[in-house]
Amino acid sequence: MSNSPDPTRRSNASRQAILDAAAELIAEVGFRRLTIEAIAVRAGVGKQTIYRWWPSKGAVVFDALLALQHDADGLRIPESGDLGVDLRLLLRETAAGLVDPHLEEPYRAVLTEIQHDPVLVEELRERLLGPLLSATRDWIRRAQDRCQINAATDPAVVVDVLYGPLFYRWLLRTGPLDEDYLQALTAAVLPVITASSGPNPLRASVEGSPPVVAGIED
Amino acid sequence: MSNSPDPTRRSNASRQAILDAAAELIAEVGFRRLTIEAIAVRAGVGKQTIYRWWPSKGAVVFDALLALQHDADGLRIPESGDLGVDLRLLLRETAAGLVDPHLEEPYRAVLTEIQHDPVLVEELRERLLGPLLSATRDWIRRAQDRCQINAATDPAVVVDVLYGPLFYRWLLRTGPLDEDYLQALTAAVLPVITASSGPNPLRASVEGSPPVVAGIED
DNA sequence: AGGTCAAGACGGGCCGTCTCGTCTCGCCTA
DNA sequence: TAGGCGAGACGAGACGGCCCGTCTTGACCT
Repeated sequence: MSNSPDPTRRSNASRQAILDAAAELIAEVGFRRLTIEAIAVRAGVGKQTIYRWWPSKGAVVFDALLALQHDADGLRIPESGDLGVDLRLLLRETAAGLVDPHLEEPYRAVLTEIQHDPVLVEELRERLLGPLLSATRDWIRRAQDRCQINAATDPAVVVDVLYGPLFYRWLLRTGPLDEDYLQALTAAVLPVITASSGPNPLRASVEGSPPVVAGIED
Repeated sequence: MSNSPDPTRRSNASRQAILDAAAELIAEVGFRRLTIEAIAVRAGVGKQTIYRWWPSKGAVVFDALLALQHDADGLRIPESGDLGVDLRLLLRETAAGLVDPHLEEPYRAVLTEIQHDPVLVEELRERLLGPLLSATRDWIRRAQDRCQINAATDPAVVVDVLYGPLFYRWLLRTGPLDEDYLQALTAAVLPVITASSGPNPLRASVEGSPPVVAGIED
């Protein structure tokens, strides 16, 4: 009847071996041909140990992805004060993650899986997207306070305008995310978000006015 | 050694039955649980007839999607001359397709599959994305000719800025594509597009900022 | 003693291929 | 013009194989 296992007795060695094996295998054969059985064998682990702690193959890969990118860095948003410079750095850093040889496949796998797996959606929302997006929104709000971004625009919408084009091109595979593109994109997006001409309204004047379209809550 | 079947002898009735069955089943059980066998049974068709004409489950769904949306409409881009009105209509029509009960699942399935299936990428590029994007680029060029969109920006980049935020929100499931959002997005994006309105003090401070083309502003 | 562990057996579902007999064509000959 | 012939697509479904997710066993570790 004990439906949920006891986390305090969990073998950390097995957990790490599973994540490592998953990361290796997805790089070797891709997500489609990745199997739980292969992960278990590679990790020297019983299948049950995987099924005990993860609800799906996608969840394993998601944890493997988190471990990988946590090794790499930890989400820092540049803030020099020069919006053009900061924006270019932000987009470049984001794009770098999307095309990183170790990260690209897991990223695609996770974004693929959330299209059909509501549980994973919530996982992604809380542990990856949430922190990232709320940090980005804070960054945007500070730029709005400096009157560098139109204060009348909902930060959540600005986020979409910033990241959207990048992910669109990457997911639909309509073109490369090279330096030229990032340059052109920065130049195109900058005026969109830049505070429009004339005096900018103080943030106080719009505080709480734009009903934020329900999204990820921070 | 005859590797490829003869298209002239293909049964159109079977083809249509397969596409219909695929469309029905994906709506009933989703793409993950959709099987070739089930499609064959529902369509009253031998499995071999499916494998003979389609290379993968994703390809079947892609054709079913094309049939569905061809029934619905045929990509018309509004062009009243008023950029704000046209833009809002374009975004609204695009969003309508993404949330249409009959189309959403197939759309997600196809965009999911292209992450792992190079053959389907090419198929999508040629038969869905290609026509759509080239039509959009033409629309953008005409607006640039009317000095309504900054002529210095690559139309392909403008496409990304227009469609990107929409797809980003839809694929990452960070919020609904409701009327409020489309309104806010249009308001945020329009300024780019519009070749710069009056003087913007910030723009001078940004190195490499886009050359401003004097435009017609409302 | 109770719970996790590695190892692997187990039934089941779907894969992609194949085999079978039928049906529809286009072609050849009388 | 009629009739026979071969090629190939067709419906149906058998087949081996892979992987699924569960279950069993005995060792190990608190």
